[in-house]
Amino acid sequence: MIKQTAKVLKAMGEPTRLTIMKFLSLQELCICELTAVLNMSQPRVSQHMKVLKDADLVTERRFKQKNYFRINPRVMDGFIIEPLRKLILVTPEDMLELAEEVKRLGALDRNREVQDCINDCREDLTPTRMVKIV
Amino acid sequence: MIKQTAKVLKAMGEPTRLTIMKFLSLQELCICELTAVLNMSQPRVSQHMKVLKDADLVTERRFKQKNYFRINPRVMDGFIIEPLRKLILVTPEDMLELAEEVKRLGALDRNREVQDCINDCREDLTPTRMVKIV
DNA sequence: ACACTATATAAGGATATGTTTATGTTAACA
DNA sequence: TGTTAACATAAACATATCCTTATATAGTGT
Repeated sequence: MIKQTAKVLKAMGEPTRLTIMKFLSLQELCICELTAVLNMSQPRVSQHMKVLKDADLVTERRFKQKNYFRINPRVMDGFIIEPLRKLILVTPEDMLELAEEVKRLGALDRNREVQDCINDCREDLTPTRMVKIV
Repeated sequence: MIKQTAKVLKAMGEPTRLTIMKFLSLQELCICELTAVLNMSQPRVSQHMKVLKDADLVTERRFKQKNYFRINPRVMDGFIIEPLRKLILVTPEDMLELAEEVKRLGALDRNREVQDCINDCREDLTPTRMVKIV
C-alpha cells in the first residue's frame, strides 16, 4: 500500500505530468491535443501518459484513431486521489504560468470531434470539470 | 509553483520517505531513532531527510548532538501540505505493513531525553500527532 | 490499395536517484 | 584531553528517469 501510494505521488511529482493532470482536470484530451497544447513531442506525451496510466491516475478511451484520456474518477476507491484533487485544480497562478498552453488549448478545433463523440458514446460524456471559479 | 508542487509530491513519492513521513506524523524523531526504527544505514536516513527538508516537508531542531525532525506544520501557507495530510496518516493497513518498525519504535528509550527536551524548549513541544483513531 | 493521421515502441544518451562504504565534523563527557 | 555519539558529506556504483530521434502499427478516408 505504501509502495502504491508512493507510486501515485511519484507519477504526479513531475512538472510535465502535473501539468497534464491539470489540463485533464479541465477537459478530456487526446495525445495529439496534449502534444499541441503543451508544444511537446508526441513520444514525450505518450510516455508520460503511460506513467500516469500505470499509476491509475487516468483512464483512456479510444475514439477513431485517437486516444482520449481523462482523470480516473475513482482511484483506489477514492482513497488516494481524493486528497490530491486540490493539487490538480487549475489555480489563477496556474493560468498565468500556463498562459501559452491555455491559449493553445482554446485554439483547438474540437467542435466536430466532440459532436462525433456525443454520437459515439453519449453516456460517457459527463465532463470531469473541476475548474476553480475565481 | 507547479515545479514547487511537483517537488513536494516527488519528495513524498518514494517508499522510504513516505514511511518516514508516516512515522513523523506519530512523533518527532531524530536521525539515530529513525535509523533504529527503520533498520537502515545512517547516511541513507540523513540523505532522505535532506530531500524532505529541501521540499519544506519537515523542520529540524537541534538538541544536544541530536537532530530532531517533525512535519512542517505550515508548508506553503498550508496550500500544499493540507491535501497531503491524509496520505501521511498511519492507517491500520500501515500498522500491519510496518509492524516490525512500529515495534522498534515502541522499544525506543526516550523517556529521559523527552524530559530533557521539555526543560530545553517547553513552548515547542506541542506534539504533531495525527494518528487516525480506529 | 494507397496515403495520411494518431499513436506506440525502440534505441540511445545525458542526467538524476537511491544506496553503500568510507571519512569528516561537532558536541558531550569522562 | 581523549573518546565516543550523532550526524553530515564524499565517492562510487547500479539503476532509473526524461528526453530525442527513428521506426513500427493501426485505423481512416480516398
